[in-house]
Amino acid sequence: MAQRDGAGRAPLSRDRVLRAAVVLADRAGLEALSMRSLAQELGVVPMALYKHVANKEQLLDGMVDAVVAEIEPPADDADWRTVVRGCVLSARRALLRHPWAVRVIETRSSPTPGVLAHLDSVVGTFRAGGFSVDLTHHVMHALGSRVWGFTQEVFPSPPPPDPEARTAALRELSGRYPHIAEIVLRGGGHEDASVVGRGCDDQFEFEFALDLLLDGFERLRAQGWSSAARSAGESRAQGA
Amino acid sequence: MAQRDGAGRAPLSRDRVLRAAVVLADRAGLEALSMRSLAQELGVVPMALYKHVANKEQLLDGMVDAVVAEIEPPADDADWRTVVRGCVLSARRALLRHPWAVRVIETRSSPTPGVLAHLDSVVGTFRAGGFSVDLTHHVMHALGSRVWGFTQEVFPSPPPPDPEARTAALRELSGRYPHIAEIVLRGGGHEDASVVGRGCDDQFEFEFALDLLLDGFERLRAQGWSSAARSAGESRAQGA
DNA sequence: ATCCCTGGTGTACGCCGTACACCGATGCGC
DNA sequence: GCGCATCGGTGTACGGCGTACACCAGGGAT
Repeated sequence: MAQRDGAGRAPLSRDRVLRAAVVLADRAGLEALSMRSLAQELGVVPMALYKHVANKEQLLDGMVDAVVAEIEPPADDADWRTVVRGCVLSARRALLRHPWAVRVIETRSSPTPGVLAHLDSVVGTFRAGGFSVDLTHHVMHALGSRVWGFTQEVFPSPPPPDPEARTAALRELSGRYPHIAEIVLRGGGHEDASVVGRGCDDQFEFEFALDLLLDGFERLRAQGWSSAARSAGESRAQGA
Repeated sequence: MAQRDGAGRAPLSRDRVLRAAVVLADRAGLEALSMRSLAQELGVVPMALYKHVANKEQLLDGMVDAVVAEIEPPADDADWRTVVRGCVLSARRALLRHPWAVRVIETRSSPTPGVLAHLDSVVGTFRAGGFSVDLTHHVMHALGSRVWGFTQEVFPSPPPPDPEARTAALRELSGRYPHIAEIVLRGGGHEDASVVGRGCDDQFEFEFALDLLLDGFERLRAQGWSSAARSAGESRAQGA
């Protein structure tokens, strides 16, 4: 805005563009974020942005990763429950700071690298806490089928049909996100997983989470739970 | 498409517009649904639609309610758990038939009447099953913080500041959705609810659901749960 | 016969994302 | 020092969007 017009403007960069986009969405809302408004914000002509992001979708991808990067990494020195709880609440705080983010995340057709990295670290925490690959898998779905808003599928819907391309994709996956790969490649679990990386039984995952909650509800009901005590699990006490 | 052009076209109506919109979104995807494409589908000029829906947002509202209307009403003759389970799974089936619907629901700024009616009937089931108003409230949040995608706030964010308008809104609410009203007006619960209908402590609701899940996870882990058995809760057995 | 009301039409505006041609500066091989 | 490619910003233009607004055909009430 107040910068000298003409030559004196700081040079654009993918990073500057992304940051400005996040700020603009925070301030004016997602619907006010257009390539044109963002360009104006940066004192630049709309088409200039396309030298730094391929298109608006990629801009949104970048914004998601910028938000996800704000999630504090797990502190590895506590039990799994404390660590996971901290991770989830940190994610929640990040998403509350950028209320547009969950909507954007949910419209991504496949998860961004930042999201994958975050999920991977949570998976790693469960594994280190003594969860089997199998249970970790379902538990991630239970958290994801909507406590978070993200999870769903790691592969952009179906994995590549070409077997060569698939093994390449898998190798890449296990290099970058070892814990996620472990789940994708799990030996046991769904006995019908004839094809490796075939995705999973969505209906099962949904009912798994649902029944977990229903079990919890019944327990609370049976013991006459009341929020006055402000303690959610029978054995948990939480501050605030 | 194939209908006689000119006079012989069946007359439009809000219902026909909504139905055509749902069909078009099912077939071509949400991003292919525009007022123009929908009008073409109906063999009509775009502006004709505006005689039946106020604008595109209201069109989307109507589509949501059309989908929600497909959810089977609870069968009242079973225990709460069976009924709720049936409701949620029926909702899920409806949403799977119309994959665009959850995205649309999540962009509504306040819940549509159909959504409210559905929630109200689920709340009623919990209440009839012996859940306190208080516990029902939290339990709905736990289900809603994201097992479903909807819930959040009943009032369009803050209730009207004018006290007269607010009591009118509340009277309307308890007439139409008595069970929801009961929760909004609950006496106990959050002791800081100095203003009636003030909304609720979102952070508390989130942690409530989170800890419920974490408790469940821990139980499963401790007992060496494996999906081979295909039974999610310790005490539940479910078909297929 | 008149009038108005309902519902479909036509035109037009301002926004959007972005393809494409262009152009000034910068840096590099000669 | 010079030609030239490369990179980052520009300007114009196109097709699509939602929708405001003026218009009009036909039918029912008066």
